[in-house]
Amino acid sequence: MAATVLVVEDEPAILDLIAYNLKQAGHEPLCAESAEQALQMIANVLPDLILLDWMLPGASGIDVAKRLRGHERTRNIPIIMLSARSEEGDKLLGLETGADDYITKPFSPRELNARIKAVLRRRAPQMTSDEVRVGDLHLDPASHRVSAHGNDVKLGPTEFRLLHFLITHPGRVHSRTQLLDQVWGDHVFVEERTVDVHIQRLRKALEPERFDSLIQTVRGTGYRLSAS
Amino acid sequence: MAATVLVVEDEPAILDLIAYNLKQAGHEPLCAESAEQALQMIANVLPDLILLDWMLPGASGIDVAKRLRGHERTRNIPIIMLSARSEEGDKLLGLETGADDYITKPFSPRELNARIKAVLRRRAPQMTSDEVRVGDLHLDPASHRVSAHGNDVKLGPTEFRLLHFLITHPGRVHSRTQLLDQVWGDHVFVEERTVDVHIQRLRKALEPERFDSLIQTVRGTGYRLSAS
DNA sequence: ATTAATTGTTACAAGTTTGTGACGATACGT
DNA sequence: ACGTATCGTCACAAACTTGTAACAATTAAT
Repeated sequence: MAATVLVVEDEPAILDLIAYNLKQAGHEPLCAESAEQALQMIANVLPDLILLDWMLPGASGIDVAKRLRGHERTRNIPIIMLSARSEEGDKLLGLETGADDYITKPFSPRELNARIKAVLRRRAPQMTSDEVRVGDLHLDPASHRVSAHGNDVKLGPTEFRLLHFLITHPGRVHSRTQLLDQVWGDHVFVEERTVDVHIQRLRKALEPERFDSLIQTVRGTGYRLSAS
Repeated sequence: MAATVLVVEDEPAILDLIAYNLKQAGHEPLCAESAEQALQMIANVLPDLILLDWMLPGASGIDVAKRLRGHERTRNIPIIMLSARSEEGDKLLGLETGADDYITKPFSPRELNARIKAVLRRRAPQMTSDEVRVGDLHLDPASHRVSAHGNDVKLGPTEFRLLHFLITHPGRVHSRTQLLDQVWGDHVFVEERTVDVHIQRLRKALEPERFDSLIQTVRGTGYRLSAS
């Protein structure tokens, strides 16, 4: 849910305010005070979302949006347009250019956060909704349940995601780094040995159902879920 | 899909035409020829949707819209604006006031029906009028009542909608965000923890009837109504 | 106009989950 | 057999999640 958000706004006071709110909401704000500066920053870091002021000195917000939509690398970054009430006539133009949402100033921090959340949610990849199984072990992402031989298996969130990933990628060996990226997320920094602990917790949870040997360790490499 | 639609339009010819088309499409039309009349009708019957003419004698359509958005009871009723001229300035103003869609006259019955269907689908995700039940727990959207083992269960409006959504989507885990979108509405901005509180109020209300464990907590994910 | 309901928000306690270091066990090459 | 690298397991503190009560604000009803 934490995201890198680029804020493009020429008024420093508003910029600071927004940046502060973003931090409070657990996001990582990047600040730019002009279109040029924004484009330059995007060249280096790809943000998850862009808050784009409509009125900017020099190139306007819509120019930036057009530019971003024109390049493959930046085409899919969600954009939320910021606009003063007097500029309402441009709303349609903004949405047509490819803005994902639109907020008129002044806006409350709560509204901003809600819209950010909504936009990110819309873009977020959905967890596959299909039930998966290995032998008599069922895992259903929709109901968030794991059952073996009819009995429910109680798993913590991380163990659930771990098992889900392993089941959907059976037979392949996954290094601890790969597992951290896939199950924890690329941006999370934890020790690699943490994977071992969760693998063990997963095994222990599956043990009563005789599924503890499902996950095999490949010495010096990582872990693998035995295909079948 | 059948809905009660309030049509506010000062020209009797157009009003009749729209009403006829609505009936043909299986809806229940209510007719008003002025803003005042419309508000009076809404005081008695809550329509599922309002078709609101832009130009009205006396108070205009936008006044009605503003008025409706100002009251809790009517805040969530979808509004489709009707306008004689395709003037973009008005269009923006209309959408800004909270209209859900906008049609310029003249329009074909097919276009009108399509927009009505779209708006209803968007706004009222699953509020069908069919009675639903889980075990011996009955919920009737039409009479807005819940009963268990023959006894009435008293629920507030929000708890009712929440239970209704859960019952119509059993077995699946719903994140707080999803519940806010589905039960509160996409456009409502409230804290996620609010969901917890209402879940708890719902459980407490169901407790006397031994249905309190119906709703399960899925730690780190959301809530789920146990299927059966 | 008062009263009662309903709703959103916050604070706090209780319970879970998670990351990490420690330490023993195990596998592997020599 | 020996030493070393790697892994399994445990305990524990910190962080997070959730249930619950209390409170304020709003809305409906009398």
